[in-house]
Amino acid sequence: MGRHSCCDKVGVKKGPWTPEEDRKLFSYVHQHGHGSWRALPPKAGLRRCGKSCRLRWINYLRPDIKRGKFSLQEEQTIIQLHALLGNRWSAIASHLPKRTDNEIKNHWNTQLKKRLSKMGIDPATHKPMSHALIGQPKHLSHMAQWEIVRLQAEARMVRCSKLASRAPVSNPNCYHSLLLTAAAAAPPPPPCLDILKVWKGMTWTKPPVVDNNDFFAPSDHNMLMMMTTTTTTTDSESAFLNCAAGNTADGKNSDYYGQDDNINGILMEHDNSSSILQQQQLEDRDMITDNHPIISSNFMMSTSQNMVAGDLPTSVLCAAANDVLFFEDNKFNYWSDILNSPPMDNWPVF
DNA sequence: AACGTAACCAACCGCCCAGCC
DNA sequence: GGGCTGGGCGGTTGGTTACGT
Repeated sequence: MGRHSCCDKVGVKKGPWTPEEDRKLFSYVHQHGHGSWRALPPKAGLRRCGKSCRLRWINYLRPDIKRGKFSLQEEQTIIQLHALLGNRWSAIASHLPKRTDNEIKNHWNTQLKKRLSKMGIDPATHKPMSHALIGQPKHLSHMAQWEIVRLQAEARMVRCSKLASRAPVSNPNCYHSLLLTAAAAAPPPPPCLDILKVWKGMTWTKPPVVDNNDFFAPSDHNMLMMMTTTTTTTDSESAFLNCAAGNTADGKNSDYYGQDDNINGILMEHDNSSSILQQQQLEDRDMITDNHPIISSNFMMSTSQNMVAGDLPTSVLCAAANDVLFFEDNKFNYWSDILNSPPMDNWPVF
């Protein structure tokens, strides 16, 4: 009832964080843990409210944050999970290792939402808008055409990985069949009730409505080459490593920290002994996911399978089941369309 | 080169909820 | 049981950068 924000106090600083503030916060949390966020600022020598400190730590300073461009697999996961969970960014973020809910939310609002809209898909419902352009590719914008082609290729990757996970037989139509075999050889995830599992197991019945002749049609290989050129992430996207190296994809942040050797020093000296096992697991995962897009797709799915079941309320699972019914009935679901698109044999070479 | 616009993203705001007293 | 508090979350804002004219 008219409660004042914790940041309303006189003398509490707002606005962008300075490198010095970052350094103070990082060293304090690193040494003592955050404890009570409200009590932290005076102890750490900061004139910030606890909430601001918490946010800064969670969204920026935390050691296990990955920054830089989102990979195809990450974008796909976001879209899929958003279709099921809506704007529950923290829930979505829990399935994307090293990504914060804020970053995912920003990425959705600035990029993914627009892409879906351009394709005539309502980003809120993930269903075609009434004025959808799907099925009328001649009238689609250039960008929309590219986006559809990109998603189709992406979907083929998923489809290939699904096939590989069912039977460890190389599929000559898929890129990097050896990787698929490797993916299939990986230990299966433990059985669980999972919306993504439901998603994966959906029976797609809708034939493609897209007139392939109207589209650019690069080969899978070339498409993948193009996509990896434009959206691939690297092993060195950890914010801290990048800050130290000054070579992040996010030039702004790199420059920012590059101005403060103290920060870089702290980052490099960061003793991760307390979380070394977890860190190693994350790095091992990156070794796989960043280098092998198809394995990555499988990995993300199986990772999600391991993580989702425990924290989803029944209502969400019910909603997921309803979504399944919708997908089964709806002839114009965009993922269905994409996943069912036949391989194009007239892809131009770039 | 200067200006205007778009895109991006860090940070804030306010609400909600669980836990504590 | 009810009020208070801390923490978490989603929505929004505003500053900065990139791009176009």
